[in-house]
Amino acid sequence: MLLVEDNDDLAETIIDRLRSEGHSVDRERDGNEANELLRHFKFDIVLLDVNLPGRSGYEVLRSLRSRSDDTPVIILTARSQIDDRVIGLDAGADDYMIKPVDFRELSARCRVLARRRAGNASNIFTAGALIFDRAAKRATIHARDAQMRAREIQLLEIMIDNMGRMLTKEEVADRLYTFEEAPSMNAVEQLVTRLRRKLEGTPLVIKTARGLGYMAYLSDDD
Amino acid sequence: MLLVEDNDDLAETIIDRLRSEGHSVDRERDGNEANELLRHFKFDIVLLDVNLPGRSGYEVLRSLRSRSDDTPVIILTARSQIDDRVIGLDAGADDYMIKPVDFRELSARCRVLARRRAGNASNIFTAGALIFDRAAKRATIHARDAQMRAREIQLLEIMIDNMGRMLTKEEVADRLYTFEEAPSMNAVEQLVTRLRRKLEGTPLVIKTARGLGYMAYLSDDD
DNA sequence: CGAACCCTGACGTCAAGCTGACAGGACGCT
DNA sequence: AGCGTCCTGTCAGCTTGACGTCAGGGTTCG
Repeated sequence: MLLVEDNDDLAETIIDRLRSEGHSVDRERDGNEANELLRHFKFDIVLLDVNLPGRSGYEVLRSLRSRSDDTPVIILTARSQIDDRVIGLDAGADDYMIKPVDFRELSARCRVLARRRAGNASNIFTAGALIFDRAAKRATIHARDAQMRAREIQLLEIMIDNMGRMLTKEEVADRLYTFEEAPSMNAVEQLVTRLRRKLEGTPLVIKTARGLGYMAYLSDDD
Repeated sequence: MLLVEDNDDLAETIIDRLRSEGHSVDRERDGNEANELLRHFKFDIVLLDVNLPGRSGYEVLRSLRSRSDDTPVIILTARSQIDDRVIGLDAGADDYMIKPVDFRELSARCRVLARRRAGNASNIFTAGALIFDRAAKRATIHARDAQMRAREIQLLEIMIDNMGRMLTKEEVADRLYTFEEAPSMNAVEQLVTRLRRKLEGTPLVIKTARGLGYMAYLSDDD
């Protein structure tokens, strides 16, 4: 998630809260920076304050939508600017919240958006004999359940989401584990080994590049 | 990059992390030492803790800027010292991060800074058949993966960032290796050879000027 | 023509990564 | 609670490939 908010106290509180719910939250203060970040990184949800240094939340939002980026955006607006919500929704916001923020409401809305998004995005990934159903968290090979473990499913999803891109072991670990868990890098290697074994007979391959990381791609031969 | 941080645990974690992402990181514990180092050596990015033995990160930063050195600096500050942030930004920091540090955030910000510094709007470099994706650490030639090794990627990035500019072998080595590593200059030559081979059929050429160094440029003929 | 400089094929080294074995702990089922 | 099962992280030993070193030859100067 990305939080764009220039008030530090509020930002910290929200971040603490969301992190404690298991979200991974990035934060930006400045409208221009946020815009830049959004041009180069993908987030699941964006929480966007309206009043920002640099450029306003609306401008950031418009710019985002003009790139036909459909990342869910929740506008945060002060009570005094309540009419702005219309503008916000016009500009393509998915939801809005009035400050001071009720956290339970916030996390509820995040959940709704996350679910809606999960419903919209094509949930099924297919590659040769492999079928991966994100929603059901289930992988099928040659129409038989691949019997993947929770961690293997997680890794598979990560690799599919980043096909053709290099992921360092650390990036993978970040997505698999919380900060407190932080197991050894060997755990990732072990996991890759196990997943690879289950992916045999499938065009999906996880390649390792020494010193760089892992990359998933589709092999030509089948 | 230079990391100035007195907490050994945190420092090690950050260094491991950044190195594994292909950065070359030096580390300093003491404010005065750091200041000395910064007066004599140039870094691409400086990560600067505020609380330091010797002199504070704030003073180091002030001193740096007073020499009109515009090296990007990211301030690392503890949550309890959040007021330092304002001071730090006033003194010319380019960004700040609150400990404990989120690594994805850190590397994202480093990338943003590096990009801004290079005056490069995009993370993607294109030249004829060559496509280089900085974030993915991946080079593609004629739509096929160029199979570059970690070091080759590093060198390629360095040469692209400094296209049209002469780099001595020493400058290249400084960016590739830490002080402790410091291999022979021959390693650089060898690396250049290997990269050149992989860049064949590409307009990007690394020219050597005897006694001066290397320079990357785009050849006219295709 | 000599000397400094650079290129590059061959090679060895060493760390990164792989994997079989094991163990702790979570979870479910009485 | 007590017990068994299975998941998954750790460890250790091994394999492999990336990359630095070496040495011999080429190139460009004065």
